Amino acid sequence: MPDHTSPADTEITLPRLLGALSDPTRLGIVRVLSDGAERGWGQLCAPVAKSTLSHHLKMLREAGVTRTRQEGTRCYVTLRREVLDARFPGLLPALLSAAVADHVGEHVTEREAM
Amino acid sequence: MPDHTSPADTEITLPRLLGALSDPTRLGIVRVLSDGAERGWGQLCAPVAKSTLSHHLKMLREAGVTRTRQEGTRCYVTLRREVLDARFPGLLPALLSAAVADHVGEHVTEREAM
DNA sequence: TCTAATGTTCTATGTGCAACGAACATCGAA
DNA sequence: TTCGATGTTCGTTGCACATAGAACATTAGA
Repeated sequence: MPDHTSPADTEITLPRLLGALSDPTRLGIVRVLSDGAERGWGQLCAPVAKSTLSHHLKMLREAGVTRTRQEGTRCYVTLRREVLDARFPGLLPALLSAAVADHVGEHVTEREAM
Repeated sequence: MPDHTSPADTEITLPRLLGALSDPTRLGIVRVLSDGAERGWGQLCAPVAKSTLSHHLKMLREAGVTRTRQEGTRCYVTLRREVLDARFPGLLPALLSAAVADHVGEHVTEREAM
């Protein structure tokens, strides 16, 4: 039973957040999640080994960027938009716009759920 | 003759920028420089060894965050606000607000010039 | 109950970075 | 020219991370 706890809202620190988002693959994951909808682990399609993807999702979760929900053997990930917007107003939209404009994270795509 | 070249505007990448700003001391330096005015190297007062401060300024410079001008043996640093604002609209203001609200980088202060 | 699917964790490797002190290079001033 | 100030670079240390493969745990299904 893995510990999928996300930090409390006030425990999200700016340096940690920025560190989590300084990786292109993680920025790509955030881009996929940016519409607010939940995605299954398996829907996240990145050109890395699954152990590496698991690592990235852990980084994002522990930095407070995402929330992970477990259901059976499957995991579902969402962006913690409300929390991030409340704590760092304007930051996430600016980051997403910048990532899109700069083609950062485009190697992470979404696979259709089956 | 150290190479104080900053990257061309288009060579500034988002991941590198975020990596540069994921360190509290470097965020503090950016905060001090945030009014746009130039500061002398010696005016930047951070609780680290001078070799470490030099390292941080190099990171910021190579990520495209700052520009360093040399005059004799002295160096002067400025924030590249125009370039950053043009390339990543809204990002820098959001980051600065977040840093201020979160008390990140307050250990970096400004010493009076003599 | 056996099997396949789903993620996590473990182990290992290479890389990069924050930190320091010491040595160095450069330039201005005496 | 000698000295002091100013930063940079070098050598080192310790730690964190990106990456992969292999082993593992858990659960759904057959």
